[in-house]
Amino acid sequence: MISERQLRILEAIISDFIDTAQPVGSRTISKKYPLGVSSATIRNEMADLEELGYLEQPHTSSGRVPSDLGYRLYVDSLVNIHSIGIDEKEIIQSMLRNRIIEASDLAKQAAKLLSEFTNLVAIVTIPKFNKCKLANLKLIKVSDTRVLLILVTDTGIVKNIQLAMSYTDQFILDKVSDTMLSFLSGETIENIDVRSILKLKDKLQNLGTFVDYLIPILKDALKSLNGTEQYAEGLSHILFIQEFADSEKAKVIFDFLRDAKNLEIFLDEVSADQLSIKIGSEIGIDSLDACSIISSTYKVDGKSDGKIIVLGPKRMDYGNVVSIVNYISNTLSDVFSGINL
Amino acid sequence: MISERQLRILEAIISDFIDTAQPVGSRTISKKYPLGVSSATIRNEMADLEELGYLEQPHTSSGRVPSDLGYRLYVDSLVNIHSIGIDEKEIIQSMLRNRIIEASDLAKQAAKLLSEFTNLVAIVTIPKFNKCKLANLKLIKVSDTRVLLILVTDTGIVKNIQLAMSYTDQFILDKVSDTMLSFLSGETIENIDVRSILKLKDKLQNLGTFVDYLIPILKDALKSLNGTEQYAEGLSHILFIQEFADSEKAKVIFDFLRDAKNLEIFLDEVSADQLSIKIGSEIGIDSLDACSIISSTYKVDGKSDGKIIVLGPKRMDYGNVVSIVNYISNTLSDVFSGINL
DNA sequence: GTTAGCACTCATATCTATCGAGTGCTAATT
DNA sequence: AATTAGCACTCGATAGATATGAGTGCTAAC
Repeated sequence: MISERQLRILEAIISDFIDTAQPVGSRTISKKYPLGVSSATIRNEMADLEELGYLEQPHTSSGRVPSDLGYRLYVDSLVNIHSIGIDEKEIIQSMLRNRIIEASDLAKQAAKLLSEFTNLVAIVTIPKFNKCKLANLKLIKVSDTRVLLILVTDTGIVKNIQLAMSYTDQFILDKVSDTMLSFLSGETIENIDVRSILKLKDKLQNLGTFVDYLIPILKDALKSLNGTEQYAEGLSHILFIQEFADSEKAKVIFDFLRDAKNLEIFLDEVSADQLSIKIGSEIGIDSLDACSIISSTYKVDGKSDGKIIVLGPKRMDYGNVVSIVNYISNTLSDVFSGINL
Repeated sequence: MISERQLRILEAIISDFIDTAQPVGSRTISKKYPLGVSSATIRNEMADLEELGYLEQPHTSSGRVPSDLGYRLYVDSLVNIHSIGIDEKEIIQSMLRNRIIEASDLAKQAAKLLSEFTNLVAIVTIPKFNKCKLANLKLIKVSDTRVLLILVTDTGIVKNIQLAMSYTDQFILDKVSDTMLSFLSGETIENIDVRSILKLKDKLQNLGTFVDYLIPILKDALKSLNGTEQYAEGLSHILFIQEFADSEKAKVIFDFLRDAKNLEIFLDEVSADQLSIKIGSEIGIDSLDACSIISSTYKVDGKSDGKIIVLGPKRMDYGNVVSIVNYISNTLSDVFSGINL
């Protein structure tokens, strides 16, 4: 078992390492932190902490560096998660509320904020749109061959879908969209299946051929709502992180994040817990062994959910990042759920 | 004056340097390129080319490197601009046509294509929307406090603008937007000023108070169409360019490109010619001394214009990049002008 | 005008010596 | 029994010293 003193020494070592990025020695600790013991004592404790697996030594005769296990202990019991400042809160609120209504813009903006506040890489996904309830709907003629389908959820999120149609007349489109809205309003989008679209035909018997033409197109369009969209911001921050200054290391991470397929696996991997922290090897992806991930999920009306991920070096300010992730996650939940004050 | 042989030697040197990124020596040239003269002769010519300012020597006793002037000569008279392949053309066509209709998505997609085909950084701006003619218009209720104004140009470009309104009823919104469309259709968007909006009041006298309320909101919204939007893609390519492998150099460029203000100056700086190539110091921006810029403008119906920029190391495949920029620029012109086949 | 030959230059790579931060262990101290 | 002072030892980092070799400029011969 680990003693109280060992715990305090471990905390000091990790804090110092997070500050300096240098392996920390016993003398540094005894001088910088008021533990009331000499460097020799600390040296002995450090040897024990290494044996317990909390510390590592890059090579004999250098200082110690936290192991993944060490970080884990630090994160679980030592880090204190203060709430973020009032200023930050105000900026986040003003950037995410009352400005944006298109779901993808909202996710993008959230990712941008996350990456700016943490100076790390941020990824935000959009909750699957099809669990939301339909509140408004319009078909808009864009050209002779194209129509825009605009869906609005009861939570005030807008989604644009393009339809390719060779038969477009705004007057008819208005009629069709009004009718559709009249019996689809309030329905969740995933429930808008072919059967419910077929009702269109009953209601608009005088437009039979047009409706026949429209139905398969609508079917396709609704299918496209099933994909998960993800937005990454702040990739370039990787460059500015000491750990990855050697551009070879940065490349490995870039290459990983660039491949959307990787990202998808990665997003599934990231647990669905309210908030999760994964450190180095815990992520289970070789190219990210030098990284930590802080992720959270946000809910829309308690149902469908989107994901928020911050990726950075293991040596990050966990307390700060966690508080930012939490705050943005909650704000997104509110915004997507339509709670606007 | 420069001799024919010097020209051929210069061409060989620059080609080789573009391939290898290494200062090239006289022996390399005499062996790799069938010029029919010995290394000693080439050595003499190289000394002359250096005196003329076309080559530079990083240090005595290393090979030669092209100077900005050398690149300029190369670009002006040596590089051959082949057209891009049929496959590339097909991809570009399929990605830019019949899929996207929102102006910003289009620009984003174009920038993505550019950066993928060139492996360089690409920036695309949207032509000022306000020179286009209005073809369709809708006001859509999104929530109790928000309305979406959707504008469609005669060229099939869509623009969403959000309005904050505390008085929203879809029935009234429909009436207002129909009326607006009836007398604004065909008008260029910059001509839709307050005066023309005021006509609304005449036509919708029974909705007087609502129109009074709406007018200042619309005014603000239309003002927001004046800004130039720009989309950059492929920033991370900087990392993979040998010249900037030293991450300090990459940072300088990143920092420059990250600042939107810089980018604006930069976009103005970039000439309005059909196609322009600027090499190193010709750009006139210290942080980009090691870069070249290939830029082009595309027109919408011959009037308002957007910009396309590719930024990379001076040592780039000019012929290839120019052909890609040209092709995407022309395609964008067509798409924004509504020529869809 | 061209080329072979050679001395010279200088960035890069390799080796060596030194330095010093930090350790582990032992013996003295509390 | 726990703590600490002291000291020999380790090993990466840094600085010089030396070697390498690609490439040049110049001269003299062809």
